[in-house]
Amino acid sequence: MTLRLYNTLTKQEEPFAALDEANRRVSFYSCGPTVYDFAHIGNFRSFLNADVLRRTLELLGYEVRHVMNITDVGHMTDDAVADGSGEDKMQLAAKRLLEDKKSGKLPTDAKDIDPNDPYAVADFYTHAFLDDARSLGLRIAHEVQDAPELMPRATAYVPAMVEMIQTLMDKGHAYVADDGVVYFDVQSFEEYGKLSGNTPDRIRSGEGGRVDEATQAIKRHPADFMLWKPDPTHLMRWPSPWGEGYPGWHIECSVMAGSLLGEEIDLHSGGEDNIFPHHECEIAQSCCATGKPQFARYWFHTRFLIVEGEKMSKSKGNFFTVRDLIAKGATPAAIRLELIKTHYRSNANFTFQGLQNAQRQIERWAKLEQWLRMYQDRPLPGSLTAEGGGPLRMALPAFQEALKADLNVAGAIGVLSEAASKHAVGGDPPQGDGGATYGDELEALHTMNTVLGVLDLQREAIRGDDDERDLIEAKIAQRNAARANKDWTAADAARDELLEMGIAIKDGPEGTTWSRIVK
RNA sequence: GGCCGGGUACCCAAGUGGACUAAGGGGACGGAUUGCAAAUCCGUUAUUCAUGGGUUCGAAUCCCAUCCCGGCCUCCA
Repeated sequence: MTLRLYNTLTKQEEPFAALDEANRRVSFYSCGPTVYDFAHIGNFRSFLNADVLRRTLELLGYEVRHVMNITDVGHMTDDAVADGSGEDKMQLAAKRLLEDKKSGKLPTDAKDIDPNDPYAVADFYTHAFLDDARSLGLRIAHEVQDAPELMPRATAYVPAMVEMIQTLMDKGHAYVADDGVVYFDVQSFEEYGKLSGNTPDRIRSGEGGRVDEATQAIKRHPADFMLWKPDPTHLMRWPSPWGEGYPGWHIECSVMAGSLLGEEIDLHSGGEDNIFPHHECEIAQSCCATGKPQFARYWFHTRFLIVEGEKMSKSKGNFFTVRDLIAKGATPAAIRLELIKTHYRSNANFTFQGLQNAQRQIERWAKLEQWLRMYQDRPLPGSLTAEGGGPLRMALPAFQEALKADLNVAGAIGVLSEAASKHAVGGDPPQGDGGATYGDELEALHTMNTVLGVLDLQREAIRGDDDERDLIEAKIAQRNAARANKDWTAADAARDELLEMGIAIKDGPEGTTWSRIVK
């Protein structure tokens, strides 16, 4: 069976076949982050799902060329009004950075950036994003170190955007309106609305006072969207035949996907909010510019993340970035698992309980991994093997089948857990004389991990600074001294104090170890 | 108003016509272990799948209706 994926374009699950199926090569474009703030866990759920898809394709033997853009163009905070009002987002970010700088909230590595330089601001958040992405195991973020073209910055493609806009003008799909802005003419593209269901007719009928009337009067159709905005006052601006200004919000992806992956690509991913208008507009621009009937063949959209049952919002205090969670003691591996374990087409509920569950799950797998490695040369007993393989080895096909069924990660995790539970981890394992070894089991575990991607991530919470570490060690020593004297009251008091600090301890055969708990 | 996705145990979450008297994880409970804990190991924990109809030999799975939740239609992953 081949991979089956839900395609937003057709609104149904379809068997996946690459354009270049003969060479098993896949082109994949993911809408990446806007870099005027730290990305939050909702953003990362979308990026991580794209990563899981990519890893699944690789497990199935595809070679994936994955491109993820970095949106570093300022744009406006108010998109509804295309007349240029609203604040430049990069300007806003600069302001915020400046304030954070004053209040000392900024990380030390950001102390000397110039908030008035939009490129520096974008650069700062780009690096922050890449750090987070790498800590969460996004393959693309590692790959980009040797192949920078895989994560293109929008600002580097402005001339190509101008070129595409010119092509659209030449072909009669775009026009310059009375306000000097270049708009895409949605009525010139029959398929407009196919992805989102928002056809020009429906958009017109649903207009109802939501759009600025002055702008609407200028456009041929309310759904016509901006391609180029002449604006000599904009922070980031470039020359163009329509005056100095900046590009529209959708054109960058059409251009970068086209230049780096080709006019027709296999996969395109993003968050569900990208479906309209962003991806709808991309399709229109790309198809009209290239003249090809298709742009991306499969559209993959991740639904929104909610936090503790509520919509994520800054006012509710449930708005988290990766660094927020790490500061609270969460590990990157746990964050990754918590964000990928719910099916991408369901709203996922991020909870701290879930984060802890994920943490424990990973610890158990890590323990299994260590134990299998320790006995890797030992043959498995017949009681554990079927058709020559151990439980994990035999679970591999079911693991793959789960992923092939529209990326059923939770199902795949279930398969892994069930197989893992067949091993009595920790003790001296039973041994047989069969051909399969514990090392083969280890290999199977690693194969599954190529998709889950958690065993190779940081599994321990940040240890804190030296002072804190010394204090923790001192408390533990204090407690162990009390225990030696059978002074249980004092021992328990020390343990409670540590707990208060967010430190949990475990007494093992090799002494006492500690770890940070997520609060 | 239009268009999507969803409602499965205390929580998270698979399963989408027969092997379901419904995976897996967490929690809770009982046991082993421990000074007591934590961690670990063993066991128990949904005759039931939002509700009401229908189709079928057979439904959590298909159809209809109702209720509820989330998203998009406006910047957002």
